[in-house]
Amino acid sequence: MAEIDTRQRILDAAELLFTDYGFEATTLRQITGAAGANLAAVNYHFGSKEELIRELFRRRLTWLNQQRLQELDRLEAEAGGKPLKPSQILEVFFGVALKMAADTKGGGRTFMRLLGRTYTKPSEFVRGFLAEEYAAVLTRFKTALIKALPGVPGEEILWRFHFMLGAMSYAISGTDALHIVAEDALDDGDAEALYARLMSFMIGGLRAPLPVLRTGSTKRPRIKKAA
Amino acid sequence: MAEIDTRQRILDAAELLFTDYGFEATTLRQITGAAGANLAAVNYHFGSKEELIRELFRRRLTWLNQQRLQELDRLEAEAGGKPLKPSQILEVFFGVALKMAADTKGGGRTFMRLLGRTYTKPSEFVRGFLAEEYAAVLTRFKTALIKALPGVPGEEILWRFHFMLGAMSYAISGTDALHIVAEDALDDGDAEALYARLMSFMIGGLRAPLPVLRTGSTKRPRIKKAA
DNA sequence: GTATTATTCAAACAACCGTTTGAAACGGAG
DNA sequence: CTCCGTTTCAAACGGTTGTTTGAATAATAC
Repeated sequence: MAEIDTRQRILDAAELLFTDYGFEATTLRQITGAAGANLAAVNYHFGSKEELIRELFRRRLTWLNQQRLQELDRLEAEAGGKPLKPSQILEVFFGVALKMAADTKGGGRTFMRLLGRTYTKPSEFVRGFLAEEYAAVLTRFKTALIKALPGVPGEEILWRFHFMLGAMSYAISGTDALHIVAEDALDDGDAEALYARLMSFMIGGLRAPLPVLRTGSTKRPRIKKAA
Repeated sequence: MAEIDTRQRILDAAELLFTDYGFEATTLRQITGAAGANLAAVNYHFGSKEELIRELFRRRLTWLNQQRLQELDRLEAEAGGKPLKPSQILEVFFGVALKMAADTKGGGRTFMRLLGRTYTKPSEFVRGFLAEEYAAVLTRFKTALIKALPGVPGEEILWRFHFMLGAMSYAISGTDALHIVAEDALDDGDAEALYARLMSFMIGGLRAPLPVLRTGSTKRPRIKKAA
């Protein structure tokens, strides 16, 4: 190789720029410029801008989700068939993510901010392999949660899990919104405090009394129109 | 006017396209095409693409926040000095938003999805007037919440409010993430059920036991280095 | 009616986008 | 050293972007 790991430098630069300006607004000239590489380097090493984005997600996501599965495995092995505490499950799923988000040096923080933003608007071609990467992890954690909360309907658990994803996303990537809310009165640098705060909020939400939904029926409640 | 309200048709079309493809990826040719207007119409009526976006937010946000302030005024007047229940405050703030999000016909739903996505990545020039539009509302609701929860530190309330914004954002605009989580097992069409679910989750989170933060001190705990 | 203003339209503008090309520079193997 | 595959580089490609222009058309005032 002529330069030490041009690929890596491009990925790092792209990660930073994508988080700040988004996928479409960031140009290959910005990326290669920041990486100290030639414009053609992206197409040479990755083939296209789209595949650069894919590779960017892949290198972090696979590690993240493997870590989650591994810790859940260990936890379930220790419990030996008994259902886990809901807080344990959440601590694994969100703890791993927040630990990655706390890594300011290695770029983990940058990536998690990017990831949180991407959830809300997957650019069509991203959605596909994003669902693919998450499929295994999500089914595992869903079933674990349902098993841990025998009294709660599965539908309700999924909704609350979804809300938690939103809370985490804002906790990590929503610093802009945070500064609007708090006018710089809050310190978002302390990762451990953030973890403690988010976790107690989530568990509170998960264990909240079930909502009273409009009676009638749960599915297609209307009386069939006379023929 | 030659055509009835070209401005309005452009705003409506832009709202839809921006939510689907984002600000940068949506072109003026798409917008004017969908609106049945000439390409130059945007620059004629709004001056530039940026000002179109600004106007798009303005027309919905001012109404939304006025509504929130109005309902909070009424509530506080009824209470006559006594602190409100936290749930009442949340019901106003998020209830108004979800009511708007339930409006499928008038485009309210589209806008709220757009708004939720914009929070996480304000495009620099949007951040300014977004903070401006929200300043008055947020201080009012923050002080109301702090007053309603005398035992809880203000800092903690702000964090939880921030988490709630994330949960709401995902509840409204994160349908893509939802389908990844649930694989189409959930029905996100029932606005009233969503409101009930989200509200009980939030109140559970708000009332959760306070997190135990690392002892030492809250601000700059390090021992000063010897000189 | 004419005069005046507001709006629409087709066409063109310079600037920038992602991608391709072919030659130059580099690396290690024989 | 020569050879050969890998990587870098400057330059150009066709296509698309937001914006501007000046003439045509519609609406309003007098």
